[in-house]
Amino acid sequence: MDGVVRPGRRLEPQARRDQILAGAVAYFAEVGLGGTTRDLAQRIGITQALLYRYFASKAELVEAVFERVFLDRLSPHWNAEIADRSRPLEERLRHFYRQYAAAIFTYEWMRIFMWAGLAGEALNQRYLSRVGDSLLAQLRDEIAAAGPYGAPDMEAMWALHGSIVYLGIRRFIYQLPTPDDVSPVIDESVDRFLAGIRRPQAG
Amino acid sequence: MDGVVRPGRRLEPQARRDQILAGAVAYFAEVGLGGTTRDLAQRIGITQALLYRYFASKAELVEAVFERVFLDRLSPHWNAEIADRSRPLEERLRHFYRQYAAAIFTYEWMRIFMWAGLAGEALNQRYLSRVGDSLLAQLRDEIAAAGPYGAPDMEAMWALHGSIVYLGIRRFIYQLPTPDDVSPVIDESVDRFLAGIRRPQAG
DNA sequence: TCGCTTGTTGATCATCTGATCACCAGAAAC
DNA sequence: GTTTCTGGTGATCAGATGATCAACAAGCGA
Repeated sequence: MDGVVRPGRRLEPQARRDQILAGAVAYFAEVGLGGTTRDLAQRIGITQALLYRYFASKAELVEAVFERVFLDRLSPHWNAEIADRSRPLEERLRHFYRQYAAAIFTYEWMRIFMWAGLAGEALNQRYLSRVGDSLLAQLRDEIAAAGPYGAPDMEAMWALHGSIVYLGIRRFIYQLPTPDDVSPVIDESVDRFLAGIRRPQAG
Repeated sequence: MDGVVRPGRRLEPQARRDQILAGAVAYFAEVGLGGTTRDLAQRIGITQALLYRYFASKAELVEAVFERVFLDRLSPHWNAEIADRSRPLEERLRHFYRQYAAAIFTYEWMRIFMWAGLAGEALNQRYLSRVGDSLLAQLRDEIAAAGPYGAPDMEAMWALHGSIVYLGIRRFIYQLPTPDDVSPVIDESVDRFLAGIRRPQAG
């Protein structure tokens, strides 16, 4: 029992702030950004007033939640790994999407991202623009350069992306049963995609 | 100007109820089910109290919104069309997903479905279970029976489904730019999927 | 043990929100 | 024009919610 402390227990400001933020991420992921400060405080095991010693307003707390959830979600290594032509394209694609899924297939990320998207948060659009302009565009270029495949357009890349992300949506948003291990499913989606754009073996 | 009436204007109960329901669908799609009855009433151009002449509570209004949005979204004809083996499989698949997209790619449906999903509504799960158990399973069987394709498992079918639905998610949830005409994009996703599971031409 | 610092609390405020009700007024019937 | 029915309104209530603040007490230093 780590997060549970008896009432009145004094914590170092940094520790308390972290505790609140972690609790807020879990709470808002579950009930949405419209969740109340009282419910959140009760779940953490502190009084509602204490929240306001560490965050000036609920909006600021939500902002901190976004920052923690969105920050460093896209690994800077991915671009280099995608472009590493010493490895077969198929392996790079599979590897990327296994990594990507490992990064975003969490209850907190998936749901807060979706809540924020519905709320019209600009962060979502910026994040997805980066996914498209940087990662997917690069994947497309690597596929085109690999030889045996016809050059896919961006909509094809988004379709591949969607086929994989939708697995996380089914699991964490709609809470439907999905395979415990997503790796083979992801590999098969990637393989099917590549097979689907393979050039006919003429000449 | 149809929906705009001057204050105090009397409407037939059915017309007023329809007006409120239509307004509620549009309003809740935009701001979520947590939207207030006052804002909704103001948008419709009536007083908040009037809502309660037609709906006993906000929960009942939301229920009516669900009913209107969810009802008859899955056409009963689709199953027969999918199974109509007098037409080529490829054409049936393309046709189905063009129809399906036409049915669900609306601002109201996409967003209310997602709000409801995040809120844990059982309707979503029932709807998606039907999509999987009835439509996707049948599509899978038809593909397997068609001959030139390897039998896809249900995860493969969900991947195809996701690759197409994600287009609507990008447009209506994240409000990112997407092609105006989705038909060619859908056709290409279907074609790519089938090409991806085509048996090697041996013997 | 005492005193000080400051993390924490309970009470409270203003506002928002769902819901109710007495009363008003549009329009059809005569 | 008058009456009658009922759709519509403004006022209001109770509870919820974000935010504030004076007072309390945990824990450290002397």
